[in-house]
Amino acid sequence: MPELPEVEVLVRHLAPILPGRTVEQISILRPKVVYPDTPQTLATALMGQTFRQVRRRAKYLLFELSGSRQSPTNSTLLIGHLGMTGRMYLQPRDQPLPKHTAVVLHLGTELFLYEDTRYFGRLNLDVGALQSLGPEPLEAHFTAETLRDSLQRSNQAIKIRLLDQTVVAGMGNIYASESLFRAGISPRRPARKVDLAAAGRLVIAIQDVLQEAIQFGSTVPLGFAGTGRHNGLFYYGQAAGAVGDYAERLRVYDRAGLPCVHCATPIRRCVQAARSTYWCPRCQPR
DNA sequence: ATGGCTGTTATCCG
DNA sequence: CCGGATAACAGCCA
Repeated sequence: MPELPEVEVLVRHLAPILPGRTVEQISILRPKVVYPDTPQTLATALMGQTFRQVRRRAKYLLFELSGSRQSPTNSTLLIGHLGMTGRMYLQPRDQPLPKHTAVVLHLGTELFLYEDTRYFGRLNLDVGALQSLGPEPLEAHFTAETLRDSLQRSNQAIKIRLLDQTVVAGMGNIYASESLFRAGISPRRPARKVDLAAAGRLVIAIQDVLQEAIQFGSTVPLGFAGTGRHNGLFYYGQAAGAVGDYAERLRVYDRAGLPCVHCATPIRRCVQAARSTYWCPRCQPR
């Protein structure tokens, strides 16, 4: 479920309920998800530690834990990434574990579960991945100038550049197409041809798209039941009580051949860097 | 039923 | 250095 908005919604869900809980036992069912840590080092680092804070950076979840006396010298940063299909949530201790459970943190009467059908995600202590992240798109330092500067020396298509986490931290495949549509920029335009004015429109479009997705996600009850495209929580969710259909909020993504919501021209699909891109050839000229 | 597709990213190769 | 291809894995869909 993971682009920046989905991670943000999850962080907001966990931030009020995780702090204060203490790790009493750890089960690592899929060792690859803790790489480059080993199950032993991760277990040793977390055992007896208490959750203090939950934050987000790009698509990463940051869990701060510390010993019972909350001394800063005794603190641990646990880092999570959901990959393509990861989920993290609390469940009662006596309920059966889902099929693709990767890690379980035992927290008294509840379990903190990391479940991931494709096992592309991570839960570990490796801060290395955070080092090369670019600007947070929803913060003030993400401006037309900074975006243009990071695009200026590349011949690559703008859509591909947007997926680079050093350019926009947290951007993903769906919202890259959506942002370009709202900014009226073709995904195939060479990055170096995005001038300051276009970069400015793109900054606004990115912020609007991400904020709206966060807002919508906040209205969806976090029920985590079901799998697949039509039951998944965030992308195509029709979760009980959800306000509206998520797919309706996407103006171009997965809409190949359907009429553009602005001009009725059929939406096109192409493949860039092995990822699907969707755009309106009329509203998004090169 | 087989092949193509999927929200991510690390790594390899030219 | 840059950019494209591939791999990691499981499931859904035509």
